[in-house]
Amino acid sequence: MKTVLPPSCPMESLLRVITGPWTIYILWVLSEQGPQRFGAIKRLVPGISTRVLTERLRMLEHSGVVWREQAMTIPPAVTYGLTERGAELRGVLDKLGAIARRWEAEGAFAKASPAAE
Amino acid sequence: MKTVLPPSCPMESLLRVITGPWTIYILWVLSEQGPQRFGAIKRLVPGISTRVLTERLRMLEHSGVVWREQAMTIPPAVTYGLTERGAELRGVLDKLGAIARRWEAEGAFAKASPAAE
DNA sequence: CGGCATCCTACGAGATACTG
DNA sequence: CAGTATCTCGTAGGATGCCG
Repeated sequence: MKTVLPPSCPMESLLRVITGPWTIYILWVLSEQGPQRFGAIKRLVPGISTRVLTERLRMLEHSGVVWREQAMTIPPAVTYGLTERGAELRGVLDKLGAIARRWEAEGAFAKASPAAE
Repeated sequence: MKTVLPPSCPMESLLRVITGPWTIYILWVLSEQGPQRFGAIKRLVPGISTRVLTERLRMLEHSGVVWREQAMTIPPAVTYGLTERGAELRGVLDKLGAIARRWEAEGAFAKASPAAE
């Protein structure tokens, strides 16, 4: 997604937060599996790169959706989890998910299969 | 937004639909101002290019969120409006918007003012 | 008026290697 | 283990010009 819109709408900001390609998966993992360590999240969200995972977690942390707990031990152990905001978000996302499932069943996202159809 | 995730989650698809930079503004316009013609939307969403507007409208139409009515007159007149799905979506988006406003008031999206803080 | 086709650019993100 | 730094590349998107 580009960065085009200056001041307008708080929804823009929110959508930006939850919209990155992997974001909802991260939230889903933290929501279903509970707080996880960095490496665990990385394993639970297969295919994501450390760079992006870090970036996403930072953004989520910055907007107060996840918390971050760093143990300053020598192999560092960092744990992430959902905050209240994260939980709040989850409620709406669940609703969105319900709609998404229904629409999908209705073929709303049929990708215009080139050959078939 | 990138195209990374293959089959997983219908939410991905939905988020893809509502997530493009201008999409929610388009939906907002159609929701608040009622059905509009192409040029009107373009005027009501300042800064959007025809390319992107067309693209977004196509996507929204394809997933059944907006309808499209084309009058085959000589200066063609094309009108777009929200479908039932669009209205349905609006309900959830309103909830999301409410959250967004509250979070913003709480400073969730404070862009890390480089100097301040 | 509506909307393609084209060109061009810039950011987002993958991969890899390195550090505390 | 948990990141950061760097490089590259793909693609979404802005601008423009043309056509029905």
